[in-house]
Amino acid sequence: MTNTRARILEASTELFRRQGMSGTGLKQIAEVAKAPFGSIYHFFPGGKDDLAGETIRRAGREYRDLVLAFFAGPDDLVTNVETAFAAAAAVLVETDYADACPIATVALEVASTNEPLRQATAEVFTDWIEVGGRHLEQRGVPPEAARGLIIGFITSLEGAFVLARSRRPPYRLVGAGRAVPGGVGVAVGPRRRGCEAESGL
Amino acid sequence: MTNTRARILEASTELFRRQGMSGTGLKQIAEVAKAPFGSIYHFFPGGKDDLAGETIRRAGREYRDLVLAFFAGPDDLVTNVETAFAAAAAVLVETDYADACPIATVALEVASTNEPLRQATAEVFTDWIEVGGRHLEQRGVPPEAARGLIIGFITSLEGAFVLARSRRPPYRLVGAGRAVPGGVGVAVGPRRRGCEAESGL
DNA sequence: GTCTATACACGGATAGAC
DNA sequence: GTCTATCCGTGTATAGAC
Repeated sequence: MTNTRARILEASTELFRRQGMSGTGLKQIAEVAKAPFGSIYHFFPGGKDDLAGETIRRAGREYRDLVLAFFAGPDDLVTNVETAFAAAAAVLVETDYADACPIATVALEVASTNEPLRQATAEVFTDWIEVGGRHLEQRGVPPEAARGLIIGFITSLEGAFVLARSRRPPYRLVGAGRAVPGGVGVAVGPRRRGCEAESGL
Repeated sequence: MTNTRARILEASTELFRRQGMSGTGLKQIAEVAKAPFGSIYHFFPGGKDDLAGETIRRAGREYRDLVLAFFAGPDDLVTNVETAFAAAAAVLVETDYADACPIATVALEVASTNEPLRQATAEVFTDWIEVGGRHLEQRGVPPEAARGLIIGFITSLEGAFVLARSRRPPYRLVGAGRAVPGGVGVAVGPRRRGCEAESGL
């Protein structure tokens, strides 16, 4: 039997990702986590906001490692970026367009309503930019370009998730990755063209 | 005194945009709209979902017209796109990073939880793509390219909104527009470079 | 059509037995 | 540390006076 605290965080992560924070009740989290309701307040004395802060930070780290792992792939950078988008698209399809960015919905919900949690989401995005930028620099991209590219990558991914979760099949997620490898191509080497039509996603 | 129904829709639009749908109560909507609570059910017999559907469709049309108006500006397309991003950034700053896309938060909230409303958001995004694509075609962009460009434009805008509302000042919204006019430049004429540093936003 | 009062469920939070 | 019972506010929805 895994840790109760861990199960609670897994449940809140999954539910926040799919339903948002205000759309998810603590009772539902306890139910999904197969944990007694009181355990939530035992492990997260600050209540829902406490749990949400931890959820945002933990999910943010995990998703960063998951996505940035593609940047260390054996292929060239442009291919790596395309692979990352294709992988995100595959998860999306497998989960019926539910599992996209784990913090995006919450980030929009709290941006103007809950300052501590807004900061938590901001720290996650900033972390992605810093760590991702370092990855790109290690691949030979100049620092200033690396920062612009990783921001463009995250921007495209988040925007594509919004459209894809709403529109589903008509929208092709990989198409959104096109602008990013285009930019990578400019910074790193010759641009590859015609890479947007293949890939079933 | 304006129409009660109209005031209710204005209130729901503004509140959904800032807090999302599940974070907004009908009582709060009535309060902001300065309308009696019962009027909501008078004008929207289907309750919250009914009101939300109307809100999504109406806000979607208005925002489309607002944004696409920039595509008809007197300058070249690249400049027009940059101006659109700059205008969106200005509104964001003026409203303390609250007023971004009016349907994005709701779209993520309902994507996996409310199929009729998910479809309403999907229809809005599809409408933006179709109408926006036609605008670009009128400016001389070939049909296939126009579709890719307008999707890229919306994707970048939505992604930039997520990052900007969360991170605030550190993030420069106009930077996100770079990839889009880059693509426009490829499709339409010579690329302009070095356009990402100016503009205070 | 306008507005108030209220029903009923569910939200977050807490107390306290075990 | 686990689990149940319960408090109280708020949420959606409805009834019905005016």
